[in-house]
Amino acid sequence: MGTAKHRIDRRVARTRAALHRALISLILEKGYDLITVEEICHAANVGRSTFYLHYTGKDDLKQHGLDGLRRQLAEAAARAGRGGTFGFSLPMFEHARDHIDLYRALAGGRGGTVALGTIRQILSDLVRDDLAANSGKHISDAIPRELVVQYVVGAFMAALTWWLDGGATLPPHRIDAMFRRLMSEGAMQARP
Amino acid sequence: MGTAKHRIDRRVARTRAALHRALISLILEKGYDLITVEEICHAANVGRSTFYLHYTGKDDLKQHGLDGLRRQLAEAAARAGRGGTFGFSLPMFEHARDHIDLYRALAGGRGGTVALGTIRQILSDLVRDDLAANSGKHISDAIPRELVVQYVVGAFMAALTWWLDGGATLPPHRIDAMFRRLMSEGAMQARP
DNA sequence: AAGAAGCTGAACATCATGTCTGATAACAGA
DNA sequence: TCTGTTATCAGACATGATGTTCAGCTTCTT
Repeated sequence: MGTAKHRIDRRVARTRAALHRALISLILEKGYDLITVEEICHAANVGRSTFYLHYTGKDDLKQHGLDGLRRQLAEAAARAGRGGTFGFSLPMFEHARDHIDLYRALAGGRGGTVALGTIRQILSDLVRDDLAANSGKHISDAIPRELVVQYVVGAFMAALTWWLDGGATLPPHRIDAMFRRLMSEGAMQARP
Repeated sequence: MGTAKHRIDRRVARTRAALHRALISLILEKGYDLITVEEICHAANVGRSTFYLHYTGKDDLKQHGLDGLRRQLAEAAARAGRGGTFGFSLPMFEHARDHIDLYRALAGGRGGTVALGTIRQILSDLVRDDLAANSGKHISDAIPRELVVQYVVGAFMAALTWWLDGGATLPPHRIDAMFRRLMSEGAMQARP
């Protein structure tokens, strides 16, 4: 039952893709809040009435875009099984580098906090599983596991954002090495 | 020159206070984005035209509220000189406990990311100074100082948010102890 | 080639925004 | 307490974005 409807009409695919592209480009240009549906349609060369045939509004369009990102991240995460504890970080940095403008729109300075919540949630699930799998090897007394999860994800998001806002000039493996060093040695302890 | 204008008219003070209170209460109720100026005025029992005599719009009202928060945090930070490296954390947790509903509106689940940017910026300045003061005692090779700043602040904000969303039941000194332990020992290293 | 499905532009009602008015009420200072 | 000043108010108005509808046209699929 319910297999994917025979296929997706080319016109539909083109329209939706154009709208998503327009949204990302506009976010980079002026920030999410100031964007209007009319502007999105103009940038995408799509009739305004057509927009409402696909999405209920600006937020709905954004949400569908985030669902796509979620799928991508889930795949990247699946490929990230290896890498030991907190092995998620390197694949995430690499994924960000491969979709740099998307990330800069969603998590960078201009894009503001459009997608940070979504990314944070995905990563939280990832880290939570990671900690559960390697449970014996970590802090277990007094510090709730969920706090550790949030701590790790918060620190990672900060590192990711810093990297993106700096132009992502460092190669992924370098920023990842720094992040992992901070994670393992602590921020105040480590000395040359 | 330019001393504080003789005084602030009581009516002005009352109106502005009422508007700020209404905004916070509405944020907790339905989230910042869905709030309308008219709703704020109704909740505050203030004429809509009066609103525009004081603020240019919803964002302006929010911004002035954040300026107030900024002042409070600056004071708390000044009192936080003691406490060794990263001594900012305990005063911040205590300040959050003392203004719990404000924080839950600005940084908690329902309030979303309304003020996270502002708080993050204030803390970043604080931590940056802290690191500069104790420069010799910390990581200096290979890891840019600004990355450390963002890492620390990101981790702290995550801990703060987790604490708030959990109802802030733990006393400040307990959550602070956990945070500092994660900071000093690292999240993957520390074992019982 | 024909029918189905998507796209379009235009018109429309609705709502929030921001500005302005003249009248009323509350204030500060003497 | 009295007086001049200043804030507040309700209401009207123009504007711009939203979301819906429709009839006609274009582009897909088979």
